[in-house]
Amino acid sequence: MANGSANCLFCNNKSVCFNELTDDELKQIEDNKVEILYKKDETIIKQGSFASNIYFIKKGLVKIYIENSDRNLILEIAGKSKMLGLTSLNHTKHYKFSVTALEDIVLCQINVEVINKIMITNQFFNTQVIKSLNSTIEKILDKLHCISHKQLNGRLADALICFSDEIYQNNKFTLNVTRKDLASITNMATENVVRLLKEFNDKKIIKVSGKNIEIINYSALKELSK
Amino acid sequence: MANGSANCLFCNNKSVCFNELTDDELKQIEDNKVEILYKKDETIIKQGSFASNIYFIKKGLVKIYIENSDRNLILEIAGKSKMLGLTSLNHTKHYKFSVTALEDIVLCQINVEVINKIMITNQFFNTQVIKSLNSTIEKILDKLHCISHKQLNGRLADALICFSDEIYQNNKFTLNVTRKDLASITNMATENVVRLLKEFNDKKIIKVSGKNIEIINYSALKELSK
DNA sequence: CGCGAGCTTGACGTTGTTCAACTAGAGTGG
DNA sequence: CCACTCTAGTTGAACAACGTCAAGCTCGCG
Repeated sequence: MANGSANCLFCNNKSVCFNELTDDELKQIEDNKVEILYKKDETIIKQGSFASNIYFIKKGLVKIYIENSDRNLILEIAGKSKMLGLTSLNHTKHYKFSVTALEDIVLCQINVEVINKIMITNQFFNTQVIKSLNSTIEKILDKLHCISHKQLNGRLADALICFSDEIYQNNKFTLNVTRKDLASITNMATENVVRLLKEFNDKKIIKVSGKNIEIINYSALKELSK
Repeated sequence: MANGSANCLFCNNKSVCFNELTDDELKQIEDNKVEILYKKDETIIKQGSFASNIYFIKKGLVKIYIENSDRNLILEIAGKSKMLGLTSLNHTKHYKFSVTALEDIVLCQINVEVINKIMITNQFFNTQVIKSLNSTIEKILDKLHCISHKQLNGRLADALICFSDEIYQNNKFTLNVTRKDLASITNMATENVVRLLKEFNDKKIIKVSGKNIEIINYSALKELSK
């Protein structure tokens, strides 16, 4: 299943970044990439290691997080079409975050030198990279705002809305993350995640059953998020 | 003092971004920029407004912050050589933050179209822009880490170290910001800033006298920052 | 069938915010 | 020049929010 010779030219999983590449540029990528399968819980990027590759997720969910001695902070749960590692372009030599598979993952690993090269030859690609960086900045700013201004229930509401709207795109979903992960996303104690989920459940805002969550009263969640 | 025809070619205040521009490219910038003087407390960028310009600070300190109904969050105190507005390149049409002058400011306002154009023609410039974006990401991540993992005294210690090491580059400085601003930097109540400054003062870690602050025991501050 | 990790619950203590009152200094107008 | 006002800064006490601790539960897996 995983192999390094999958043809980029006919890949229908391409990121919008790659849409306008010439056949020659796609060939360059193909020659400098491998497709890899990761199993659940495997580490894809380790914080602090040399940043020599860019990753493109073809299938599955990952968590992107900052490691810390006491506890981690999950920046984002990302899936299909996400590019990882752009934030190291031309800047730091080391990854500033870790990435772990939340389920079985298929991804393309591309050498950073090729990316740099194509950014020079292809203006559209270059623009897409900058867009991606700016979108990252916007996301982190939102997170910063959320964590610094909102209380526990608002933060958990935000997380649930994100799961429903963006990650699973369904008001009924089965979490790929533990309660502890939810705590790392919302920056609170695991116990508080449990208490609040129960509270939301009792108030008929959501329906919780283990990892299965259904959002019943979306507007109440939006209200909690303030 | 402020005028639009200052010559970019012979400007010795140039950001590293502009260092490798050709004479022709500098001429393009010159034709699409104005130099402006802002007085203390004037708004330079207003959150939500159209993002059609890039700003380059030639002189003076500004605060960059996210506005919020209840209270603001200061992202950075920036000064000479800082580029503002790059985070809107090719992405959002509106500024996601506000910028206000903390003292009298001289800056160059450059039309974003010229910046976009030069990013195509000059690879070095393009690389510098990406570096700048990535450095912004790193800064915000540090802030996120600080606010989410550290307690009040650690956060204030961080802020004081930043003022000493980066902003004023002197262990003795006169603050350009109010106590309330310090609170917006460290995400705490103004009262707590006052209490902690007093506590640090009593413990002979710093010496506070109104806006004048001297760092006496730097390593103790580093320790508090953990 | 038992072990262990993840989950759940309640009690309790700490941390940090809010409120209210007071002070000092800077600017304003008579 | 002196009241007056306004804002920034300061202080203490009460309170709420949140984290920690300890204990028990559940379920999957060997």
